[in-house]
Amino acid sequence: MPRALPEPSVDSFDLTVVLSALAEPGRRALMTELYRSSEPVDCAVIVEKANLGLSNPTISHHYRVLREAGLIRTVAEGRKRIVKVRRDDMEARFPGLLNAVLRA
Amino acid sequence: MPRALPEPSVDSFDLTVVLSALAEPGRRALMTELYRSSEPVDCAVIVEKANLGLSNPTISHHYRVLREAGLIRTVAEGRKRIVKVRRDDMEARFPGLLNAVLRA
DNA sequence: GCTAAAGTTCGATGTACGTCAAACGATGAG
DNA sequence: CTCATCGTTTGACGTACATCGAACTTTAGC
Repeated sequence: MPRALPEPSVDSFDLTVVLSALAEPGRRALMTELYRSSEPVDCAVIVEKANLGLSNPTISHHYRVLREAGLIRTVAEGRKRIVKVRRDDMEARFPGLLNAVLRA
Repeated sequence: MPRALPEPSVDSFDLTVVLSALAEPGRRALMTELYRSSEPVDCAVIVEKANLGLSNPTISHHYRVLREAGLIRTVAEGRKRIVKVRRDDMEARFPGLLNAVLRA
């Protein structure tokens, strides 16, 4: 049974938190990969593609930071985590930001 | 005799450095004020407008970080510092970024 | 039920960073 | 030449954060 992990509402998005999350190279690499597919993806696949040399705890930490910033939505399905970028929400609150940061 | 303080070339702009600089609320407040006038401005005026409750060393530190990130150009004129946003350079390297972050 | 697999949480560690007081230039005014 | 002014640099301090190993949680497969 899929359950969505807690995430902030669009109203409570904080630019400082968002920029801090995106400032970290590893997290930005994850976001860049995620940004390519607007469909939900297995987070492990993204980790594979991003090819960072980081441990599992660190990856988990980064995903949490991204989620708590409102940048991604994470759904737990079985043992896996399905992630996707909250494009519309981010666009509603900070128009053009994701595009500017993650290229396009 | 006005002398420009050292600053990075457009080629060497680093997105991590830029985002880290913009992530800090105080620095972003300075940038937001600076962004309103495309003309060079006395940095003390900006500090006044931004109305942060920070000491002079801290303000000086923040201006340095912004300058070394390539976000602003600082020119020393006498005892004063004249600052302006490097709009075109930033736009050339990270199109839409400043607008997205600093509103418009 | 076991056991392996996928992530998370906890604890510890080292580093980066925002902040200020004090001391230090550098410059304009008298 | 002083002296006050504007800003920077230095040193110190506390906090935040990226990172990992180890232990834990949850789930799929048998």
